Amino acid sequence: MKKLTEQISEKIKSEGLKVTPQRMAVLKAVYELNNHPTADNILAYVRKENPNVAMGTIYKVLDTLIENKLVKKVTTDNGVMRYDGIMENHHHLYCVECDLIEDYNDKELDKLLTDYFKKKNIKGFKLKNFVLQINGTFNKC
Amino acid sequence: MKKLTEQISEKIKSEGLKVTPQRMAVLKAVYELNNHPTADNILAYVRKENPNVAMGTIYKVLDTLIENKLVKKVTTDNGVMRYDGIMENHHHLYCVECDLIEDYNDKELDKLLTDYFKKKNIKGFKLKNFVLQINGTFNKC
DNA sequence: CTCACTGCAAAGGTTTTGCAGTGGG
DNA sequence: CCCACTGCAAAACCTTTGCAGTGAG
Repeated sequence: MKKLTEQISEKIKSEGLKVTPQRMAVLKAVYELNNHPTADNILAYVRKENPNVAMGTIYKVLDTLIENKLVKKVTTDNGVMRYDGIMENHHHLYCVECDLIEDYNDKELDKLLTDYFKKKNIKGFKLKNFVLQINGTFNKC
Repeated sequence: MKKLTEQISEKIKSEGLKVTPQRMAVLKAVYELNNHPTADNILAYVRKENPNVAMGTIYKVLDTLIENKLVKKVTTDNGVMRYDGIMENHHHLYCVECDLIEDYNDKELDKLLTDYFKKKNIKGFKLKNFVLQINGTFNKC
């Protein structure tokens, strides 16, 4: 079992990107803060080990990671962007009360939707992927 | 068949809101610009007939309309908020290329998902509603 | 007269950009 | 030595807020 940092550097390298401490740190932050952090959350996390990283750098690094499909953007109703390191298609539970986003995975649901779109062709539209936004409240709220 | 302006003023009144020219104009804009306009789009549209409306007013009016369930927010990947005047639950086709959002309605899909959630209880979570974000490209892009 | 609503301008927060500096290859 | 990457600061952008003014009831 490889260490996380090693896995991370391999992922970055595998996209043909230069492995830098900032990229390592940002991707590590996205993985470890695994609750769909904001850019600000990531900055704070990264600075714990690397105090002189700039906000601009976080955004630039996130952009390159997104371009290279190592990270995804997640939008929320309040307009603040959040980031997700899980690239497999999955759905999200949004808490209306506390802004928490939790992953939701269910094979049955995926099959249901995939089958639906397989037989249903949306005219004039080429489907790429879909995400179900499931809104509600967590009991703990 | 009633005129649109009349319908609009009735909707506003039915929520117990004072009917003002700005509210009329904003709600009319959302309905007529029916492609999920941004606040800016709405401002431009409203100003064609009502040149001295301020951006701040647009946002304030939108907020009250949202609170009173006459309008919904729609988020996009680029972080700019868009607004939707169709309150019935429905899904959205997002164009990755051109930022166009189109409504997508399908009874079968709704039934599929409603049935799914009826039998599947997500533990620790109280479901309110769900929206399917369907990403892809329109052929015209 | 009162109170909610508006217009304006300023502030706030998030994200982007420009540029000089730097460090690895 | 070069070039991509970084840090910093300023700018751009969208949205919210404060306040004085206004107008309908």
